[in-house]
Amino acid sequence: MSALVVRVALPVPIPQVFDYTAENITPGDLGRCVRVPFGRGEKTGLIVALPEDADLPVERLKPVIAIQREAPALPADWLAMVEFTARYYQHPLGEVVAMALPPRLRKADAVAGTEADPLLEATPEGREALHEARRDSRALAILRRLAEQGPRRRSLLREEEGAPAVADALKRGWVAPGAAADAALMDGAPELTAEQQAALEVLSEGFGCFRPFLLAGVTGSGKTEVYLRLVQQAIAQGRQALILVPEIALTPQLEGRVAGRFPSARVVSLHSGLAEGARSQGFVQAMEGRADIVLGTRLSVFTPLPRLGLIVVDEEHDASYKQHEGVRYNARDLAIWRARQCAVPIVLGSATPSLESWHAAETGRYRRVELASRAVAATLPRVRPVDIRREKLQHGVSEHLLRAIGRCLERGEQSLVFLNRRGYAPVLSCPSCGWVSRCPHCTANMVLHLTDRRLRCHHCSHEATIPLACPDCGDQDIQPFGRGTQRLEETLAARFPQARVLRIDRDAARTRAQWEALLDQIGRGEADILVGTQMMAKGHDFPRLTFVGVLNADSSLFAADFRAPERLFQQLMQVGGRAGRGELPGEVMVQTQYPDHPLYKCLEAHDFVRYAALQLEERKQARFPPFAANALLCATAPEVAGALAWLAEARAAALPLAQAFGVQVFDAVPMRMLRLARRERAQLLVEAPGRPALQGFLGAWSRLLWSIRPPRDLRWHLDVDPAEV
DNA sequence: AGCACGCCGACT
DNA sequence: GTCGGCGTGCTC
Repeated sequence: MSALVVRVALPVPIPQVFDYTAENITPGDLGRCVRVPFGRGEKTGLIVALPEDADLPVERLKPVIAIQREAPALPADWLAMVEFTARYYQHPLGEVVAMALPPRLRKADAVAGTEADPLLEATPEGREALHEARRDSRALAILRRLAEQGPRRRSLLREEEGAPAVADALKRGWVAPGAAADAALMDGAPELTAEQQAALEVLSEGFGCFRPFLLAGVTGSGKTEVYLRLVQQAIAQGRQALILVPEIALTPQLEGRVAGRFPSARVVSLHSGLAEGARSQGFVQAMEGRADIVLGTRLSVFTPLPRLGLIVVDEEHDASYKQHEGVRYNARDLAIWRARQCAVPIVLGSATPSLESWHAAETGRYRRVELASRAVAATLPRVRPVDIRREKLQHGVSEHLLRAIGRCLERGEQSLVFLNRRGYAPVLSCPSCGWVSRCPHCTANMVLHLTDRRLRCHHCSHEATIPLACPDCGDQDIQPFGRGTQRLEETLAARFPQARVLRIDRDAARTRAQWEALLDQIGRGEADILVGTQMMAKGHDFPRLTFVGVLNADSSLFAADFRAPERLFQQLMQVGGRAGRGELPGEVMVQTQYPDHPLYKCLEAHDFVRYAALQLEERKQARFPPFAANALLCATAPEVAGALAWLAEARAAALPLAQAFGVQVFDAVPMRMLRLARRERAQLLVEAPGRPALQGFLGAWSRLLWSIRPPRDLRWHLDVDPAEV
């Protein structure tokens, strides 16, 4: 019996791992959770290495308290992935592990609570009952479904028929767990179009090796159908498929579609709305190879998958793949790393790919596969800018747009007016003294919300009552300025009193249930005019929606962030894609002061390729990504001076390194939105010719950064490949 | 991040 | 005389 060394990653914000001694260690303990003494107390960490020698003299090591051997150990490839993430994003390993691992998994009860999802089939008694029953019941409906559609997973059946009915059928002995079935079995798959078929053939050549594909398919071209066929092929080979989707309520729709399509497959769905227990359970099922498909938002890129055979990243351009706090990882980029690590194909799908991915396809690093025609409707919507310099606006809406909505109403079809700004008005202001409703904690205005009669800061959630008179001069004539979705809703309701106007924004769809209820309402045709924010832009099909109007698009056109136009173009393409997805043709109008701007010209022509080329040329000239790699060092303090002073020190430490790695370290500057939640912020940009140079530099620099003693009240972090600069 | 130790102001 | 302020330093 010998004492050995284990290296443990602990959830502490220090870029270090800690060595302990332990008895009877086997190689199988690598990747296990472990309870250790730490400082005065105890902590739970993960064994990330079994080194020959400790960094410290062995006599200074403490022994571990207990190793969690009940739960399965995290596999080596998973450890390699979190280690890569920690290194690439310059974040302490223990914190990356703590983020990637469901909290329950660290305790023993998680594994015990793991429940299987049996494949249910009708028993002989059940089949008999189906023939002899006199009165219909929910349990009989289950039997009919099983008779018609074959065995299915309990979770799917619960979804379709309700959990009580399933429990009833099980209790009566009418259904029972059946023999193993082919998980790749597909139910209700539509015929593929010739184009989809061709795409599928190209993509399936990738199986068994690392092959990145960019599936560029216009909205409505049926990308999802292609993913599902690929997933089927992966499952048929006995492999697992990982499908990443953006962080939106898109999941329930796709979740239902996937589960319904593969009634025998074990589908695990992971998203932020999930309870801790369910998340742990899904994680363990995937890790033990008992799940065939994992479908989830960015965090699920960290799901261990021993039989991984395929990764799909849907809407790969979507900004929600990038985490904006804590470990600032990009799940799309990590997915690519993982695909290479596991030697599996990865399909990045989008109608409007990110310029990074598009460039990778242009230069041959990714293989591009196109779906150019719509699978459902024959034509793309007609898009045109409405020149608001030449038009009288009524409460911000042009007569052109209003008439189009009117025509839509007459035809009994739905229209959507898109305005990316919630609330009634973005600011309340006093015309006589110039007072504006500023947030006391942020460099931002408090937004007027009339529905609940509050002023609210959209950045820090600070709330206040609406003053009756100007707090500065007492003038009672304070006015809302500008327009948000609530005011637009009011305007449209006044103009079209006969129409049912429905607002869909984060205020109206606060919970998942509210959001789904709204979607149902729209689907049932219980709304004529929809008023929505960017929530509405994303992948939902409304067959009766034929007109989309866009307000206030210009604000992103000349924004300081170089990615703003890219996002605007993507958003407008997406929102335009909402129009006319059924049998009915669609129309899109964009209100603008710059109808001749190339962005709108490309949009009119549905020409993503030309827009991408224009943008990439601009990025090349300006040395922006993908022609450079960036990182931001951000600091916050009660006063901006403190943040700037620390950043200046950090910059001084960087300069000798910068030269060696060929990177440029710019001066520290206060952030555009200086104050956020009572703290002032500043940042410093690092620009490198490429990722290797950036990584080399950051590795050396961050060691120095940790050694600069920051003042007590200062916090800093590095953001590698930031979404906004 | 916690949680100690460590030296200087207003209190039972 | 001590309770407690948060500055500095460490955690295998």
